[in-house]
Amino acid sequence: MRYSRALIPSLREVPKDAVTPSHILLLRAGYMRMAGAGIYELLPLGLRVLHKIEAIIREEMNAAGAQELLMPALLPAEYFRETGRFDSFGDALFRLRDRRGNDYHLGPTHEEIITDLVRRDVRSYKQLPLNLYQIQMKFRDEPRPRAGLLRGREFLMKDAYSFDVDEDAARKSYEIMRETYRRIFDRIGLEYRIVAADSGAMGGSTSAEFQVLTQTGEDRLVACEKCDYAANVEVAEVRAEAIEPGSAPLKEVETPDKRSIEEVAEFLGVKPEETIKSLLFVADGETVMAIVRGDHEANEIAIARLAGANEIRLATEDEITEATGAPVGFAGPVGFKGKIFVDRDAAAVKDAVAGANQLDRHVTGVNFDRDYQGELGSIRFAEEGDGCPRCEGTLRSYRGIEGGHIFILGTHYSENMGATFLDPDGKAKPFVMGCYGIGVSRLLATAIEQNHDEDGIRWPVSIAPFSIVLAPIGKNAEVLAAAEALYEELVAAGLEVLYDDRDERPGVKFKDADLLGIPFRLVVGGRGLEKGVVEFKARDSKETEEIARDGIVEELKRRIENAKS
RNA sequence: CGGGGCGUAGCGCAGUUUGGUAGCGCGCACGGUUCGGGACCGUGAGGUCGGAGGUUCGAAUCCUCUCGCCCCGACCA
Repeated sequence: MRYSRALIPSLREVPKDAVTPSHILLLRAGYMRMAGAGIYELLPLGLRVLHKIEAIIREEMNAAGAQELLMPALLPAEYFRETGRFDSFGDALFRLRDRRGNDYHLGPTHEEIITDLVRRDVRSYKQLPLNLYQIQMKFRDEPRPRAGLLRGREFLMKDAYSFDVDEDAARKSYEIMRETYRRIFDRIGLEYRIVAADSGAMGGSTSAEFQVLTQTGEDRLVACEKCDYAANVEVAEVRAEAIEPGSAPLKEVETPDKRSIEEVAEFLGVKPEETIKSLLFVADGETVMAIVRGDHEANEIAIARLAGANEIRLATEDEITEATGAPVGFAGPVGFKGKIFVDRDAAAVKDAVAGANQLDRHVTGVNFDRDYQGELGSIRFAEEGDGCPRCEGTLRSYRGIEGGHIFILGTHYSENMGATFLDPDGKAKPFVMGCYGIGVSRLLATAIEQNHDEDGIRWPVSIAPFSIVLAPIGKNAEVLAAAEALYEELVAAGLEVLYDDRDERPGVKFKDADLLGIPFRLVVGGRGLEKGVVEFKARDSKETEEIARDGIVEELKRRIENAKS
């Protein structure tokens, strides 16, 4: 591609509305433009990268035996009505109506549509397993689109759906997808962790997120330094400490107007981790107490799970007073009448300090089992420095962006929609399904989050829009002719070259080359020409080197291949 | 949805407090000098000041309503 003919509207200044690195750089380097909140136009450069990512995904999905198809983006409401999601999806659904007054919506995901297709056209166990996927725009009216392509209202997604005869077979399909995803993320060149996550309302016991590690991610993760354990903090387990009773007697103490853990700990001269925090929640209408160690953060989702509750929220001040007989800040488990859920690490605190359920009073010498009882569980967020639940290692915390999510759906959709096949005995059975998503446009931005510096983007070679940027320096006719000839030769050899034939000063060309993030730069100049060499520089290196003009094509191909692995 | 911020030329901004009919830098076009890390000089094109209504002799500026965008939070198969 000749730069002089390309639409690459790079910006010298940072667009005001962009904050996140990928958002800033995609705009600045001329890869995309905004059309509305969470809606973007991909320019030629951006589309080239997207196509690279898609190609890798297609190759690996096809190699795994999945078949590509294309479902509609505009969907009649009847499909989502069948499973109740036309209503339950709520405001996130873009709804519309046709001229006859029928309801439609734009597809935010396609479980129902694919399930309908399969129930109509797949009838026998002999046709299974089946894995169908598409790469298509998804539409979700996000409550808050943000960070450019990282969370848009329209985004490109690869979604695959597997259909199997039973749970075992479904698990095999799931494992194949897990390995396929590993290859895809490896080939794109992303640093990621496969983490356990909350399956959400979709149900299904087995699920894993492919979290790309970044500074700016929306998700908080912990991963073990030693083994490959990794999890979203929402569901992360930690190595529990042994519970041994302490020996101090239970004793009430005055704590005038000391309510927070910090205040109480300071006042009594103890560390926050020597106290226990008593929080009151309303779980499915019942007021319950949750106990975590003073320095820990309670995890509502985990508490709800332990309590077996569908809905949970913090209790109001009035509810706290009613349940404990004391104002906020003095709740404690000793003598509490309702249900108590206790985090294992809180139970392990010997001779702890806790609220006394009386104004301006706490109790010391509190020990689990001896002084209070409750259901034990893991109900706090994991933190940096916690012990790994699987090995002797220590957990470290990260921020991540969810690039992919795989899970076994079971028969939720097939049963609700009556999607069945006949087994060898002629019996109708529901398909056991799995679904597997990759945020394709999100990955484009994620790759930048992980690969950039103060000068611009640093694309992994595998998804760079061009692998080489070729720039002649000066106006010398011989130099221009030599660069032109080299360009033709490289293109003929199948290399993807951005030829900077613009009548610009060297500094401008270099700055743009860095900003666009092309992995390799070739500079043709008068001096090198006489010596029969061309200047070579990698985007991620400060050094330039000279490589011989003769045999340059093979040399470049070799370097590009090396950089991919 | 709650809190905060912002809409003035393609991009970044000043001008708004104290009304007087719009300006700077970059970019763009043309001419000239330059040419290895975003050159310099000159000339020029380009703006319904987000929109509607109101106050006023006069509104980018004051008032009312409204639309849009960004950030934090809530939410997020």
